[in-house]
Amino acid sequence: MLKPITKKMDLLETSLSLFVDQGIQKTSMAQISKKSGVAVGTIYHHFKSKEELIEGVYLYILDDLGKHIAFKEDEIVLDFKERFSLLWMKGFNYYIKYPNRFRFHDTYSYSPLIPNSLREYARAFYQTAFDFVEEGISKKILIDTHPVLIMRWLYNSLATIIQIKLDNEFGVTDKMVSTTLEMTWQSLTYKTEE
Amino acid sequence: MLKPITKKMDLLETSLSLFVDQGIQKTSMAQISKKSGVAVGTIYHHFKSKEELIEGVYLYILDDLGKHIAFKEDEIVLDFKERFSLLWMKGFNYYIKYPNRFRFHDTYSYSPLIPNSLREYARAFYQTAFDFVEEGISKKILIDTHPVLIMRWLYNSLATIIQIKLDNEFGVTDKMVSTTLEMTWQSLTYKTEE
Amino acid sequence: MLKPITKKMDLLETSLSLFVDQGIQKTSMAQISKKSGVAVGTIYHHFKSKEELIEGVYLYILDDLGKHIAFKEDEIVLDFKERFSLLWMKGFNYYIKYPNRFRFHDTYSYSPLIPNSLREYARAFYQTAFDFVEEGISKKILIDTHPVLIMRWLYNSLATIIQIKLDNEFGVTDKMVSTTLEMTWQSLTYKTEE
Amino acid sequence: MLKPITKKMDLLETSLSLFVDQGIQKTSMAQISKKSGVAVGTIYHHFKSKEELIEGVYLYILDDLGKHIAFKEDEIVLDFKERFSLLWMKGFNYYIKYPNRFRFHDTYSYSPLIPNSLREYARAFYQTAFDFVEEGISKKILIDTHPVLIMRWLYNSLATIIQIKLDNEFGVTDKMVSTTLEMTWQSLTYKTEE
DNA sequence: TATGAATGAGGATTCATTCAT
DNA sequence: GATGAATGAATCCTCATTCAT
Repeated sequence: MLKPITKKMDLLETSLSLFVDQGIQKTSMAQISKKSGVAVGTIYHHFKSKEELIEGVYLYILDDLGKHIAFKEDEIVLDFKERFSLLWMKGFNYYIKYPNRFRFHDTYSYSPLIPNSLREYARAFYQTAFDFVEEGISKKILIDTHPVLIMRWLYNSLATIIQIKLDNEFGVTDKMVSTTLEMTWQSLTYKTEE
Repeated sequence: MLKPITKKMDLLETSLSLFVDQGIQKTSMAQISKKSGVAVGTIYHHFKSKEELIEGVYLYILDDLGKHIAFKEDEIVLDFKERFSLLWMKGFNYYIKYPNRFRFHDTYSYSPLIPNSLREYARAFYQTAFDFVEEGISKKILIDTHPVLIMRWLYNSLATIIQIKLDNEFGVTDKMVSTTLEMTWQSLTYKTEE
Repeated sequence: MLKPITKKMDLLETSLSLFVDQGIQKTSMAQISKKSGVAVGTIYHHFKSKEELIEGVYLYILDDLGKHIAFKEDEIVLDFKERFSLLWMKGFNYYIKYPNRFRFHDTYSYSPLIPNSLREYARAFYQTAFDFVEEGISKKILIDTHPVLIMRWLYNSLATIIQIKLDNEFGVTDKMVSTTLEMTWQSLTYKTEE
Repeated sequence: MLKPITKKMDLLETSLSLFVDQGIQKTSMAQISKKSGVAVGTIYHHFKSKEELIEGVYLYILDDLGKHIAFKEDEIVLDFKERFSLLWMKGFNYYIKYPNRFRFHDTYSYSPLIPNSLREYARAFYQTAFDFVEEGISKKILIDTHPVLIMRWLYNSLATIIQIKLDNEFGVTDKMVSTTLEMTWQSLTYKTEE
C-alpha cells in the first residue's frame, strides 16, 4: 500500500536531483527513468507529462518545507523575537539539510518553467508566515512597510547565507549564520536610540 | 566598421529578451534568427555555439553593469555612507532601466547553464565593489563579517525590491525603495551591544 | 522474438544499399528511415549513431562472409590446392551473390570512415584464412614470403575479377574466372630457378 | 605569372591531404581555406564548385602519374620483360613517393564521388599501358586473356604491396617488393615447362 | 583577383509521449 | 499497473555557395 507512494517519491527525488545538477530541460524523461529504475511508461502513470512532474517537484518541496517550519503548539507561546529567530533558523536548517531543494527553489521559483498558477498556490501556502509578519508590523516590532517586502527580504536573507554555504567558497561558521540572522532582525526592526 | 558590432549587439539583445521571456532552453536558434532578422548561419559566425551565445549575453550584461556603477572622479571624494547609497541606487536604477538584464542575472547566475568559469570571471569583475566593502569593514563602518557575505547581501537587498517592482504586484513607491536601502544600511552597520 | 533482429537486418540491408549507391556521407538518416520504413528515432534505438550504423554494416558483412567461406568438415580433408581453389571460389561466389557487400568492402575497408579498431577486429576474424596460408607456406607449397602479403594478394586477386564483372564492361566468362584463379595460384607457387 | 598556378597547386595538395585524412565529404571548403591560407572566395575563383575541386585532384594525380611512368626514349628499346619491370617499379616508386596520391586513388577511384565521365577519361589516359599490355599478348609473352583483366591485375598487384607498406604493419623489405613483382610476372606469363 | 561575412537548406541527433504487450 | 520499443517533430549545427567590397 505504501509502494506507489514510495515510487512517486523516488521519482520526485530523482528528478529533483537531476534538475538541479543539469537543468530541467537538459534532463530527459529517459534519464529520470534510468536513474530511478522506473520505466518511462511508468513515469507517465504517475505524472501525465513532464510539466506535471516539474510541478510535482515544486509542490513536493513547498509542502514539505511548510511542515518543517510550522510552529508547534509549545512554540506559539514564545515572544515575537524568539519566534522570529526560530522561523528563520527552521528555514535555514531545512534548506541546509536538503540542499537540492534550496537550489531548486532558488533557480526555478521565478523561471518561466514554473507556471504562475503555481506561484499563486505558493503564496497561499506562505499564509502562516505572512500572518506572522503582519503580527510583527501591527505590534510595531517590525518596521511599517509592505509585508511582501518583508517576506521577500526574509527569504533573500536566508538565501544569502545558504548560497554561500553551498558554494562552499570557504567555511561558513555558526557565527556567520547568527550574524546573518542578526542582520535580518536589525534591518527589520526600529532602532530605539540614535 | 561599426556594423558587425551592431549586429552582434542586436543578437545579444534579441537573445536576452527571448531567454528571459521563455527560458534559455525553450528559445531555439531559429527563433533568435527570425526575431533578429539574422540568418541562423550568421549567428554561428558570431557565436560558435548556443552556449557561447548564452555566455555572451551574460558577459555583455556584466560588462555594461560595471560601466554604469563605477564611481566617477567627483564621487570618489564622497564619504562612505554617501558612496554606499550611491552604489546601491546605481545598481537599482540600472536594473530598473534594463529589467531583462536583471531577470537574466537573477534567473541564470546560479543555473547550470552558466559555466563556473564565467562565474570566476564575474568575481574578478566585482573587484571594485569588493574593495569598497573591505574599505567599509576596515574603517569599522560596516560590521566585521566576511566580505563575501556582505557582497551577496547587497545584491540580494537590491534583488528584493527589484523583484517586487518587476512582478508589479502593487505599486512600489520611492518610499519603499529608500526604506529598502535604509534596511540594507541598518543591517550592515548595527552596533553590537557592549 | 525474431522481430527485432529482422528490423535490425532490414536497417543494415537498406543502409548497405544506399551507402553503396550514393556514398556513405551522402546518405542521410532520413533517407534510410524512408526507404526502410523505420522511423528515424527507431534507427537510433538500434544504433546509437550513424557511425555505429556504418560499423554495424561492416561487421554484418564480415560476419556473414566468414560463415560462407569456412570449410565444412568434409572439405578439411581435401588437399591443399583443392582447398585453395575452394576458398577462392567461395569468396568469389559470395561477393558475386552479394555485389553490394563487395562494393562496400572494396570502397570502405580502407576509408577513414571505418575506424581502425574495426580493422583490428577484421584481422582477428580472418584468422582461419591466415592459418590456411601459413599451412601452405610451411608445407613449401606457397612461396616463402610474408603471410600478410599473401592474404592481401588473395583478396586483391578476387577483387580484380569481381570489379570487372560488376563494372559490366564486357561479359566475364567462366573461363576468365578460372584464368584468374589460375593466375593467383601460379603467382603464389612459382618455383624460383635454382 | 607562376603565382596562380602555384596557388592552384597548393589548393590541390591541401585538398588531397585533407581528403585522404578525413574523407572527402568531411572536408569542408572552410577547412581547405584555413589550411591552405587561401580565402574561401578565392577557392571558387579557381574551382567552380567543390565537385570540380575533387575532379581537379583526381586529374592532377592522374596526369602527374602519367608523366612519371611514361617510357623515355632510351627505355623503349628495352626488351619486354625489362619494360614490364620498369613500368611496375615506376608505378611503385611513384605511389611510395606520394602516399596520399595512392590513398586517394585507392579509396576514391571507384567511389560514387568520382563521376563516370572522369573514369572514361582515365581509361583513355591509360592507353599507353594498354598498348603495352596488348603488345605482350600479341607477342605471346603475356597470357591470352582480356587486356582489361591484365590492367587491373597490374594495378592491384601494385596496390597490394603499397597498402602493406603504408599500413606500416611491419617493415616491407626490398626483397618483398621484388617478390611481388615476380609474383605479378609469373602470374601473367606462360609456364614453359610443367 | 582576393576576401570572408552572410545565407538557409539540409543533416545528425534528441526527446516527450504513446501504446501494444 | 508496468514496460520499453517506436514515433517524428523539433533542435543544434554545418557547409557549399554567393556577393559586396
